[in-house]
Amino acid sequence: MIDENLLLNHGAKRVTFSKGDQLFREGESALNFYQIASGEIKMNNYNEDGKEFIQGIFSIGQSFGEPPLLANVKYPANAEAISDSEVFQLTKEQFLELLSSNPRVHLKITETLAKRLYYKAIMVSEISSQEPEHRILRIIDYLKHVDKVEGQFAYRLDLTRQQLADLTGLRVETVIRATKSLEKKGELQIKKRKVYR
Amino acid sequence: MIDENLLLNHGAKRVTFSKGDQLFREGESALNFYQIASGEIKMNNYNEDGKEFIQGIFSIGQSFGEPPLLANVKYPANAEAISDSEVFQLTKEQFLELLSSNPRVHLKITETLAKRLYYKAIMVSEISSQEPEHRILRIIDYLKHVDKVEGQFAYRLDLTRQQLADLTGLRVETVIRATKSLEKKGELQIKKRKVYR
DNA sequence: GAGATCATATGATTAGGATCATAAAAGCGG
DNA sequence: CCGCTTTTATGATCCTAATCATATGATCTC
Repeated sequence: MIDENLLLNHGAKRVTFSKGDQLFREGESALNFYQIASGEIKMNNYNEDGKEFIQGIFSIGQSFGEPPLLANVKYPANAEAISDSEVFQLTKEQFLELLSSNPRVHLKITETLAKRLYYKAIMVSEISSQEPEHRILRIIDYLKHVDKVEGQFAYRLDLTRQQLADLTGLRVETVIRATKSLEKKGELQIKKRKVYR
Repeated sequence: MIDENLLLNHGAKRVTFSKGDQLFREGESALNFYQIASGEIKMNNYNEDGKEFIQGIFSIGQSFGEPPLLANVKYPANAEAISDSEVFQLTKEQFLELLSSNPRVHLKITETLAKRLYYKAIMVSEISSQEPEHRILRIIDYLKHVDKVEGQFAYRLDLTRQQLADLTGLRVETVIRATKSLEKKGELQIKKRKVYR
């Protein structure tokens, strides 16, 4: 997370998006840096038969879409507002200028990328080879970890079964059955349809 | 890739590994930065029933294992020498010192992470939802792209079917059948058992 | 060149998640 | 509160990759 004033000093614009709006699409060139001021943004892909895969969900203070900006490649996914959102937007030039004049911030960004890479490394190995229950537990544990929640069943998962399915590459029905089975095994709790871990 | 002299000036050691040696293991703390002087290193996971998943294969000039170093987390995978290899090794402190005194190099590393993130984003979405043939084509295309090969069937894939399986999370038999089917469809060629794309 | 090891190949069977169908509960807008 | 949409739930069936078994073709070593 980059300090708001620093962003504004480097020419950041505040841009608002309504729920459902797309900020950019898969295959487009990366032109801007984004950091969320309010709301939630997801990055996702749709495969040929319309099935969604969610790469990640980002909320206040988090930035997203930097990799293509830094690596000079096209966006590998779409960005879509999950709720009405406001974001700080910098052009690529402004962003690179900010990085070069603030080594501290640059290192912070590098760390952020490193963390995301760590997460993706885990997800890709989990998704590739494990059973549904495994995948689901792992992603929940990751989200719990990100939200810095400690203690058994202290973390309330704020995702629908469908979103959980889209994050793990499974089907809703499979997620529903798997979460129930996990509850039976004591791995998680379901109260008022919400999953606790 | 960081200049060899720069690495040595910052106290890099040359360390040799024999084929099959492990440089580090999943779950260990990240202590060093590594860049390959010669040979090939793979990063992999083994799931509970021993099935391997290859996160990536790195060769001369490439670095690996930086994310945990920068993100202060444990290694998400093992590193193992595919062939006899020599690597430059820097301690974490030396590496961070190098970055802070060489913004150019720092930006280069950031770009490298960004590229890898891009690749993982593609792989995770592909693996999550696509059929075997899709997965295989995508990873071959990626490798071809990395090696900067252009032209139909100009790229010779230097992986065994088993390695291809471990990279995509499939089984050998499935990979064998899928590559044959892809050959029949004209998507790739198989000559002397080697895959060309 | 014989034997051993590794990689590719192929058929038969199984298993588990996807798919399809339908329903009921919860949340929401007017 | 009522109708409408979204989300969760559950059973039945299908399909395809995993699994198991076995064979053959390369490559390597002594």
